[in-house]
Amino acid sequence: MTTYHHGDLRAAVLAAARKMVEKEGLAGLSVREAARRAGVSHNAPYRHFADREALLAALVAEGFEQLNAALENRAGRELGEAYVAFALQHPQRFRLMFSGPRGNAELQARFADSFAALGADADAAGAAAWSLVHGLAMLILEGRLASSPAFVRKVLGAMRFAAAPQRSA
Amino acid sequence: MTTYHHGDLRAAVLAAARKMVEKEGLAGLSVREAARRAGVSHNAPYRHFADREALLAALVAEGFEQLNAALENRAGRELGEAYVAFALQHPQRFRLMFSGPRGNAELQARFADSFAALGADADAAGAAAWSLVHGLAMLILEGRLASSPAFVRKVLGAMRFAAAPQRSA
DNA sequence: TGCCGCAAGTTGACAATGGCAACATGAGCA
DNA sequence: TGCTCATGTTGCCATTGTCAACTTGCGGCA
Repeated sequence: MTTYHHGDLRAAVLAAARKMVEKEGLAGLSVREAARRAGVSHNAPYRHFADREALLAALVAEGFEQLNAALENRAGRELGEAYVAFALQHPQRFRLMFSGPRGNAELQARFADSFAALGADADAAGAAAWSLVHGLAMLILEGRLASSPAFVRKVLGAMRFAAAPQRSA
Repeated sequence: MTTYHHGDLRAAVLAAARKMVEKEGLAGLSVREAARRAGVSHNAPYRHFADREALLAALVAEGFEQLNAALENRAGRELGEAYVAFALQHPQRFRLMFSGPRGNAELQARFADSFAALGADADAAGAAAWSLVHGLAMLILEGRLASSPAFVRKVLGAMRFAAAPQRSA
C-alpha cells in the first residue's frame, strides 16, 4: 500500500510540501513544485491527494499530532508556555493549522485531542485559557507583540482565573 | 486625481475585491475577476495597485479603520466584547487582517491605533487582554468555540488581571 | 481656440498553476 | 505465464498574475 514504483511517494510529496510551507507559508505551496522535488511528474501527487486542499489538510493533521505531542504531560502555566513555544518554533505550520482548510473531520478530532488538555470547549475557564495562549501566539507571530520567553511568561502571568479554576483530573 | 475615464476605478475595484474577500476569503480574490466586476479590462487595476498584495493591503487598511471605529469610546469588558463582535461580523475580513500581507508600514500604524485602546504592547496586562480577546475571536471563527454572545461574555469574565491592572488614562 | 502631454485604460503575450483524461508500466497473484 | 489494477506519465485546458506596448481623452498651455 505504500511502496510501489517510487518507494513511498506519499511521504516524499508530503515532505516536500512540508518544507515549502515551512519556508514560504500557505501560498508557497504548489502541488507541481512538490512533485518536481519528489522527482515525479506533475500529476503523480494526485494519486495520493485528491487536490491541493487535501495535501494541505494532511500537513495540518501532521501539525496537530506534533502539537499534541508537545503538550503531553504538561499542565497549568507550563502548558501555556509550551503552546506558545510550539507556535514560535513552527510559525508557518501553526498559522496553517489555524487558517487552512476548515471543516475537516479528521482534523476536528485531532483538534479535540490537542486541547482537551486545556480543559477546552464548553468550560469557560478552559476556553479562556486557550484563548489567551492562542491569541498571544498569533499576535507574536503577527509581529505585534514581543517574542522573548520572558515577555511571554509575564503576559501569561498577568491573568488569572476569576473563580475557582476547575481542573477535573 | 480620482475621476478620469472610469469615474473612480480605484474605489470600484476595491469594492469588488471587498465583496470577493468577504464571501470567499483570501483565496477568493482574483485581480482579474475584480477588474471584470468593475467593468474594465484585466489590467486596469494595476494602474491603482502595484500588485495583488497591494490590493489586499488596501483591504486590510480599510478593515483596521473599521475596527478602530468599532472600538472607539469603549473600555474594559465592553471593549473586549466589541472586538470579538467585530470579528464575528466580518469573519473573512478579520481573518485577512491578521494573516494577510505582513510587514506593511501603513498597516502597522493602524494596528497601533486600534490597540492602543487595549493598553497594548510593552504593557503585559494590556498584551494579555488583547491576547485573550484576539484568541477568543480566532478560535470562534475557526469553529472551535461557540459563538453565542452569552458564551463570549462568560469566557471574558472567566479571567481577571493578576495584579493591579494599570490603566493609565 | 487648438494642440499636446501624461495619466488612465486596453490589448496581447508569457509562464506557472490546479486539475482532467487518456495512456503506459510493472508488481504480485491466479 | 499472463492479467489486472494501482501507480505514474503525457498532453491538454482554463485561469491567474504580471509585463510591455499601444490607445484614448482630459486639462493645461500657447
